[in-house]
Amino acid sequence: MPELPEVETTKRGIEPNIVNKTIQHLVIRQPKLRWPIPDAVNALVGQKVEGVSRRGKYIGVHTKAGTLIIHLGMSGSLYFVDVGTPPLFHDHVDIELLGSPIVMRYTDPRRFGAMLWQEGDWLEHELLKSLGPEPLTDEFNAKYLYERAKGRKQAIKMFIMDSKVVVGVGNIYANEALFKAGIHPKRAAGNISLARFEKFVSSIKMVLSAAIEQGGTTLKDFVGGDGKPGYFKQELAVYGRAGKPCIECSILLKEIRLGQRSTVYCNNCQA
DNA sequence: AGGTTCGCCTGCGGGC
DNA sequence: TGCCCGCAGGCGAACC
Repeated sequence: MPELPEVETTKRGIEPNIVNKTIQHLVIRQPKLRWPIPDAVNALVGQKVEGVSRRGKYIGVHTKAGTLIIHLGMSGSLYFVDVGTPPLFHDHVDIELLGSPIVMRYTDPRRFGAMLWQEGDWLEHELLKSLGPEPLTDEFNAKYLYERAKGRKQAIKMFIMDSKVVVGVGNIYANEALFKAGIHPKRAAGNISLARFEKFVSSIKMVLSAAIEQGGTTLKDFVGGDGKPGYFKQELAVYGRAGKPCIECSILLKEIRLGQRSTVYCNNCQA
């Protein structure tokens, strides 16, 4: 499932292949994604791509007419194929570029992803306008989290995965960052000291930026590949390791469900 | 308003 | 081998 590093890698991968290119044709084979793809996206045809950006796990493809907003959901990916390559069953959208021998293709088996349209400032889109800060900016810091968490009884893991608090911290990295910071996933968000938030914030920034850095090394295979950066080689200390020994203290890692999501932690190292 | 649960989907792994 | 079942998972919607 694409987490923020995968989305950033995808953004960097498609950018050089579509910026300054004119969209010649749009083929929508399956409009039923998480929401139906709006007819308005057809405004893309004839438009030149002026830039690509990312906000949280949303990718924006900007033109003068408006922005195509893409979310990869859990199983979506963008990749490039030669013009004329027959689509596979889950290849829902093709974006053909004028004078380009390759086509940008959106594939998404589970269709949890989305393709939306926004005119003007794309950040004003309903789904984007109340998102929290980007995790790798200075705006996301311990003081911000501490203030935001005041009085909240919600488990810290759920709190940090709330996109209104901060974007881009998905299940895998929430588990990893909590372990790195030594914070128990069920601890009430409002019951964490500023000092512990300092450690938590730097853990989050560390795991995310390390993953993005590694994602960059897969970019050379982006065109012609399946577009999936895949799981980064970054060693995961807890996620997917329930029942295995903690890498720090060797006691067996526990697994619980928190907000219906798999949560793995060390009962000894995290309090 | 804070907090929890639901549901969209398909692939995959376990059980038989 | 093949079938069935249950589950995973981002995240907005709906509910409490």
